[in-house]
Amino acid sequence: MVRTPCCRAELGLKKGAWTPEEDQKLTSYVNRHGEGGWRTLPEKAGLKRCGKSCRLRWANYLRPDIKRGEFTEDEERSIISLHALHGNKWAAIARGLPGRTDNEIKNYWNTHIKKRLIKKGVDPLTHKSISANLQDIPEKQDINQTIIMSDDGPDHSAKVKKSARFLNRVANRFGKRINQSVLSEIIGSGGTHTTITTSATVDSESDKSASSSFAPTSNLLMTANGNATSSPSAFSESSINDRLMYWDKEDNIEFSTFLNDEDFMVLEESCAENNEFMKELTRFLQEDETDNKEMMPVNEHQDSFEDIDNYFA
DNA sequence: AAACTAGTCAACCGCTAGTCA
DNA sequence: GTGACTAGCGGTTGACTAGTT
Repeated sequence: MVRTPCCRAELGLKKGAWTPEEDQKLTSYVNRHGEGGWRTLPEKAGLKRCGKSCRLRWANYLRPDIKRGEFTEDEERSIISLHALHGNKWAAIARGLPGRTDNEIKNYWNTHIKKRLIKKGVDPLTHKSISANLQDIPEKQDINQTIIMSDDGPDHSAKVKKSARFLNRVANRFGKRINQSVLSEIIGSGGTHTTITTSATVDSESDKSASSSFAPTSNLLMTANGNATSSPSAFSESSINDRLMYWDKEDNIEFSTFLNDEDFMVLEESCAENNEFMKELTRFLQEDETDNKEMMPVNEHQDSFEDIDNYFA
């Protein structure tokens, strides 16, 4: 397939830094006509730029909803958590940080976070301790492998471990059915400096799917003192901001019915604002309750992990 | 003061996927 | 089914700046 080049230098198209005049032209054109039609936009707007360049300039710099300035600690934690899940999928990471562009996040990762992680002895690629990487690591991680890195004291560490254990149970139980975005929300909230590796549960297909019921927009995190923090998210309208007492309006299900006290506490701390996830989890737990199936310990699920691996292979 | 080096980040490049005629 | 086109993505480049020698 032969493509006409987008940017033809012979047409005298300008490259390099944008001038304020060019910005003004582009902004007023997009404000009048909306985004899109980038190929024909430069000519209509009186710009000697290629459409691609205009789109990037708008998307990364001129868009009114772009948040500029220093990244906050919360944002940085979000980036690390999301990078642990998505890798170098900067656009996916950017979706979890409203107002930040993929380009900005990518730059910030490469110039700040990466170095800081290395300094702390954490491999920025694997999010594991560099010393751990030197040991014999199996090629394929199983779902049970939970990497905990916490410097908030033994109490927090224990809490995180407990949380991680429960989340792994959730992942274990629902790995095949639950959307990765939803799981990412919870795993991302696992605690400060915590990475939970759940490779077998990653539903990459559903993550890509535009028809996904859950958008990876929530930015739920645990702060250093264990309190949940959240940026504006799709779940912000939730009526359960402070405590985990989810009642489904139609089915009248009390969420706590399905969990023992310990798990209920852990879940409450981990996903206090994630209404959509709780709805989903409630549904699954109710199914399981109906089926009267006994929950197997995580380490007895190796076969199903293999199935999941095969499923997503 | 000049030359050099390292860090930062906006912009570009090459590619893929999706859409439409 | 094919080709043209658009939009979006991740990796890379290079201009600029600040710090160091």
